[in-house]
Amino acid sequence: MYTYKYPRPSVTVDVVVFGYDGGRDLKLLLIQRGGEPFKGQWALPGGFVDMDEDLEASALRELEEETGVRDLFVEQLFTFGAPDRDPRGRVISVAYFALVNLTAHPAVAASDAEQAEWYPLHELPELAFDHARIIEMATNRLRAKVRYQPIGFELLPEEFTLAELQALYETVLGVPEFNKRNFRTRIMKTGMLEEVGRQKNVAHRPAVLYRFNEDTYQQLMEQRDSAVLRRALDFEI
Amino acid sequence: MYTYKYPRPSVTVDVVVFGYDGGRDLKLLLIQRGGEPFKGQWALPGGFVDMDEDLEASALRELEEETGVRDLFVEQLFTFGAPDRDPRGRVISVAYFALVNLTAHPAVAASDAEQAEWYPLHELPELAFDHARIIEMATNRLRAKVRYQPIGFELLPEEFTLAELQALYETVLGVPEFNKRNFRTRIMKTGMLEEVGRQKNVAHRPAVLYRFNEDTYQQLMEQRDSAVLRRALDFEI
DNA sequence: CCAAAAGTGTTCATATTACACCCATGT
DNA sequence: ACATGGGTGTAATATGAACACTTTTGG
Repeated sequence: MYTYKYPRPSVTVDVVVFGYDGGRDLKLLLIQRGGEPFKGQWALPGGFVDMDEDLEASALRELEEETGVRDLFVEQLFTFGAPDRDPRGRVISVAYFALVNLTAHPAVAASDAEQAEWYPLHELPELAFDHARIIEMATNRLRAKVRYQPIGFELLPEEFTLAELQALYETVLGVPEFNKRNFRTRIMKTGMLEEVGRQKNVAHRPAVLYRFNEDTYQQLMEQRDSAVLRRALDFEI
Repeated sequence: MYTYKYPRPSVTVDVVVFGYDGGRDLKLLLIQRGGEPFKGQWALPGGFVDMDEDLEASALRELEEETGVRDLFVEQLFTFGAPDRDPRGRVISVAYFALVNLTAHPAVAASDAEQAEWYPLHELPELAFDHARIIEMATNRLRAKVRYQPIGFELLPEEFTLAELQALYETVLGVPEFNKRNFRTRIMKTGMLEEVGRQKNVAHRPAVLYRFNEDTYQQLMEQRDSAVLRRALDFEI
């Protein structure tokens, strides 16, 4: 038992993990709750923060414990603290935002009584707590982010074609299709792509395979102010 | 006394308030701590979250209690939770980011033993806790924000000239001076400015005074995706 | 009529858009 | 040889940077 002079809230972390597998929809990693409240309902992976643990570490730990997913890009999203957001009492949740290439992280090892599953972003089940709101905010963040930071590195496999990269952008932004010629010109101008080979055994002209040049990529990520980058990613919608 | 089955962290809010008075530097609102730890040192206004109080409400309450400043634009910045960031034990702090027109909020009513003061952003004193880091992050946010959202509404007086608006942008971005002609063209293209009169009694051609058209402004703020806006504010540096 | 700051016209270079076309492969 | 994507060339238009100029006020 722990005793304090003033009342204290509980603090949890929740993680919104976006996965991409090349399709026309992003996927979201959800778990089915094994205990009350909201037992049996779907929710974001997450849990209580340990007392000697950094917040981000806590998010990564809970994610791995509940879903087996690890080694991925995360950043803090927002802290949700409405007094009535959890029926158990005052619970403040620090939400994280994560991106992962689904084909490289397909296995979803559920812990305990909980199930974990990838849901298409446009076919989500009813969600526990205020998790629908958290997901909404994460989706907005993703769409805003995609305009000033190249996100492909996290969502695509090592090697990919320009058509795949374009499909990713179209999927994230939810737009029909933009001009191939112009997409290519803009992306190539950033210098972040490196040619690594060609497709094999396809019934058409084989596409050039690219990988992200990590150095250039990191540089571009740091200097968000880079005009090159903004101009390259700032697609009309 | 309050007793819990598991240990819980304390949760605080801290507010980074940027003020602008037309000068060549932004100002930051700081308080001098009246109690331990860091007694006598300067810190961000803030304090413990009440159990039945929303986080943002808590930030606004603490700000007003400690500095008298109220009625201002705030948004959540980041949550700081390193286990050792506070010598009193585990304290997680939700930081807020605020903008205010200094000439309209000059009075700084200090509560209790605490002093409150506006410091030029480039002449800050030594700060308590990890507040220097919080301020650094807030400054980065401001500079990023200014590129996709018009921030003048919060920082300038009701009526202002284009030269004043330009000086604000130059101050926030910390650049020497950009081309007057082009600045004007870009800003006017957004349609968010409304002519309201002219300067009086100046020893030169009187400048047109503008105010923000609230409707257009709100619309632009919502649709951050607006190409008009991005192009208008995306200044080269 | 001068100083000071406001405000405008215009040129030139570059970027963006849009559309049509050619290319390489497996069957 | 043809279907299927992959991958260019390029003209018309829009945008942006730069610079010099005109305007309006008070003293």
